[in-house]
Amino acid sequence: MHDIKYIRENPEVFDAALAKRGGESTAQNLLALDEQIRALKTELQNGQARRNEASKAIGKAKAQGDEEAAKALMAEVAELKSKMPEVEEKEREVSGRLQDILAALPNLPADDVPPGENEDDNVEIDSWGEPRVFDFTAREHSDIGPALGLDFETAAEMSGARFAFLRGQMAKLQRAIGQYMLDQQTIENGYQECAPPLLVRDDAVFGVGQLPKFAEDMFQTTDGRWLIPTAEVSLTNSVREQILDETKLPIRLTALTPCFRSEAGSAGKDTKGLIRQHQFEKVELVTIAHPDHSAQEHERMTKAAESILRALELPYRKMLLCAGDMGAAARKTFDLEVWLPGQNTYREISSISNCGDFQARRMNARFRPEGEEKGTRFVHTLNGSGLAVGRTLVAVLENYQQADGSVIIPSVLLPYMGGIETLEPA
RNA sequence: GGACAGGUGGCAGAGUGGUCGAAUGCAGCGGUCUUGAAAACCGCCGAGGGUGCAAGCUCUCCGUGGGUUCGAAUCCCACCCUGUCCGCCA
Repeated sequence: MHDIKYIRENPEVFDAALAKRGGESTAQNLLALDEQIRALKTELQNGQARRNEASKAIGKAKAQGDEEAAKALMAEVAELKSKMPEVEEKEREVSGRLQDILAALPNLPADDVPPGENEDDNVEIDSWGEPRVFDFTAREHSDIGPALGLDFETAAEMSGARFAFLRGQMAKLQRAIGQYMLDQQTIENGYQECAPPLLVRDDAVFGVGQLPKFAEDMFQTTDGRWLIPTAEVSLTNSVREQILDETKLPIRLTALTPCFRSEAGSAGKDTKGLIRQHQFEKVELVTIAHPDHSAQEHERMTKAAESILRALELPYRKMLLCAGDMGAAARKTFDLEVWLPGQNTYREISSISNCGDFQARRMNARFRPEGEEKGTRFVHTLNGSGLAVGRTLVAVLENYQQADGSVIIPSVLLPYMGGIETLEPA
């Protein structure tokens, strides 16, 4: 959500920033509405001021027993009130229009975000690890998996496409990955473990910017709630409508939850394997930050996500997303892409975004600055995957596969595997 | 799902038709006192908006949305939420 005051003062900057993401120039439209609203407000408020004044006078006149003066004033108020509803209605209508437009606009990209339209314009800024050299042809996880307990047919029978049924050692490995990540993020990286709701209301989804524009990517329950597409929704909304003490910042939260996505628009993409599922697990990181420190929190959170890949010894590269490839709420995003030898390519496994005050405005999440500064300020919100569990499972299967179809368990996961050191094909 | 009780400022908690944006307490901020701190005392202290160079003036907000009234935190209706008890249930 954008600040109309900011647009009023920086219309060119606003348009230029939106243009970077492919948006059309719109500041003049918004400001025309804004001007109209303010004129209507002033008119309305003058009427209200006079009404209030007269009502007080009526009270006084009645107290003094001056019925005639009271009657005259009441007639004036009645006259005034016959005109006010029209102005009021008009003001509400135009304000609503402006709000709807503002609510649908994406965040402005940060200055250091490269221009560009799609993923081809993303910039690699770092990479880690050497892709392993295989002395056999590396297979995709969807080829290796079935013999190890990754069962797509059974899931399809009961749920349709884009679901998986994990059995035995495969299910255990997924759990091990999730547990390990959660332990890392809580014990090593200082995030507080949370177990949030998976079903949320409209307001919560609007708060992170997923509504009103992206309803078709989510599942909705019969009573109108939404299944979270990511724990970002639940964790970020934990501070909605609050005025926090500055000393509480930053608030670092993490949760291991299932995520549900309908992804109506992605038909035909990644139909094979675990890469794109309607249901998957993810360890999410969220930070509620002081505006002055969100950029450094962004770096810190990215490192927290990277620490998992390094511990698992999975090669990856770090991408700075171009303006056109970012999510609507983000002002700057890093993607971590893990090396998948079976597919011979890097695939996104984590996306870490600084949303600035974009979500905070929508949620009305503020803090009270220390000292003499008056009023409140909006917090900054950040979120990132730390990491997506399903895709990590894919990466482990493909990177640790052996010629005989078995998969070696990365050493950091061994404590979670109950003695299993390799997944053996059935 | 049923019955009852509630939703008021950062928190606690008064307020049942008119000087109420709202007592009081806590927290916070400024000051007096003190070598310093504590205590005590004094003062300030809700959010958002309009207008104005500014001082200021003014509007809206007491869960949300409607309604009654010259005037609503206070009365009426609907909805949402919380608590307690009952029922059901992992």
